[in-house]
Amino acid sequence: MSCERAFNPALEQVPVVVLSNNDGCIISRSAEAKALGIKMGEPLFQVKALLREQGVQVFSSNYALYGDMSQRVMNYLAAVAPAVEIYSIDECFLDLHGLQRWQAPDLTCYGRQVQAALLRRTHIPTCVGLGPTKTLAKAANRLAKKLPAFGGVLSLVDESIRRELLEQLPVEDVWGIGPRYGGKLHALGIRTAGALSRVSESWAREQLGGVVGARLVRELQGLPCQGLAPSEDGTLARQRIACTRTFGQPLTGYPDLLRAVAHFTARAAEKLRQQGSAAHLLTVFLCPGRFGADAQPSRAATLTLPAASNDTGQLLALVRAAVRKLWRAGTVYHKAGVLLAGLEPAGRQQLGLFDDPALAARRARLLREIDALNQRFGRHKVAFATMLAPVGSATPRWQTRHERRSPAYTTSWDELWTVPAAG
DNA sequence: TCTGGGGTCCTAGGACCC
DNA sequence: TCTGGGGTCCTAGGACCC
Repeated sequence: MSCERAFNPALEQVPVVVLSNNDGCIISRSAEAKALGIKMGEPLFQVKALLREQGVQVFSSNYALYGDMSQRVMNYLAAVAPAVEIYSIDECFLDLHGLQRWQAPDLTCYGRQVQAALLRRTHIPTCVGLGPTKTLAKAANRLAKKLPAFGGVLSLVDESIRRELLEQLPVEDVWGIGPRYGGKLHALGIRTAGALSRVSESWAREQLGGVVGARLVRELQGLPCQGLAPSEDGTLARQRIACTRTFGQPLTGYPDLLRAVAHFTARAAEKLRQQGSAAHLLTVFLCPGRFGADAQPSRAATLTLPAASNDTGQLLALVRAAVRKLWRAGTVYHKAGVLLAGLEPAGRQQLGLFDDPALAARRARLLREIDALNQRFGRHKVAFATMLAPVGSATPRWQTRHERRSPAYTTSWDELWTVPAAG
C-alpha cells in the first residue's frame, strides 16, 4: 500500500487496499482502510459493497513495483548497519553490534535517522523496533506501530521500560504466537507478553511445542536464541522453492494445464539458478476447486532426479510425465504448482558415467544466456516450447487476473512515472 | 520367568511467519 | 460468480541399519 502511495499523492489520507494474486483477497491496507473494519486476508467479494460505499481505492498487487521498492529500502539499510537479514519483502533485521557512533541510550536516535532517511529516499514509511533479541525487536516494532506517541521508533533495550511496555502487548502479538497458541495461552491465564516472559522454561516447553516455546520465552527475557541468518547479500538461501498459482479461469484441457505448469516450472527453475542451487526432488500438483460442491482433493506426484539439476529443460521432461499421470479428463482444475526440494549448491553434482562435462558446461551457459535475455527483455520472452500456445491463440486462460494494477513505475521503460507539468 | 541398544533417513503433520 | 502465494522449524513414527 505504501508503494502505491509513494507514486500517487491522491492516495494520501484515503482508504487504500491492495489485493492478492488473482485479485482474490485483501493483503495490504492503509490505516484508513483498517479503521473501516476491513480485515487482513479477507476475500474481495465479501467486502466489495463496503469498498464501493466507502470509496476505497483498490489495487491489484504489483510485485514488479513492490520488489524494486523493497530492494531500495534494503540497500539503504545494508549501507547503514553492520549486518542485515532481509526477513521478507517488507521487513529487515539489522545487527547493530559494532556500530561505533551509537551507544545504548542513543540507539533510538539512530532509529529515527534511519526512518527519516528511508522516507526521504524512498517515500516508504517505516517503524523501527530495537531490542537485545529478535523477538524483543519485533515486540518493540509492534508497540511502535500501536502507540503513536513513540513516532514509530521504540527501544526495549532498557529493562525497566521493557517490563512496563511488555504488559501492554497482548500475548497473541508476540512473534511466534499464532491463533492456536494465543487461544491456549489466554485459556491458561497468560494474556500479555509480560506474563509470558515470566513462565518457567519447562512450562513453556510443555505448552508451546517443545524447544520452540523455550526459545521464544528466553528471547522475551532478553536472552538471544536466534542470531542473524548469515548471507553475503542479506538474502536467505531457500531450502525449498515453489511456484504455484490459482488460474485466472478454471482449466480442464490437458494442453492448457501442461502449458501452465510448464510456466511455473520455468519460473521455479529461474529462482533456483538465481540462488545458485540445484534440486533433487520435484513435486507437481494439480488442484480442483477448493470451495463449493465440486471441491476435490488435489493430486500430487513427486519425482526424484537422478542427479540434482536446475536445467529447465530437464525439469520440464519430468513435469510432462507428471502432468500426464495426474491429469483426469472431466476434472475442473483451479490451481496447480511446482515445488523443488532437496536443494544443493549447483555445479557440485556427480557426473554420471556417461555424462559429458563439456555438454553440461554448454547447457549451463545456455541457461545463463536465456536468464540474461529474459532479465533484459521481460519474463519468458525466451521460452521452452512446452510453455507455448499455438501461434495466434488468445491470452492463456490460466494467467492471473490483475484488473487494477498500477504501472511498473520503476522497472519498465514503457511504464515510467510521469510528473504532471506544474501549473 | 525370560525378549538389546544403539543409530539414520524420510515423511507427514502441526505450529508458525510474511 | 468471486476465496493468494510464498516460506520456516520441530516432532513423531515408520522403515531400515548394525
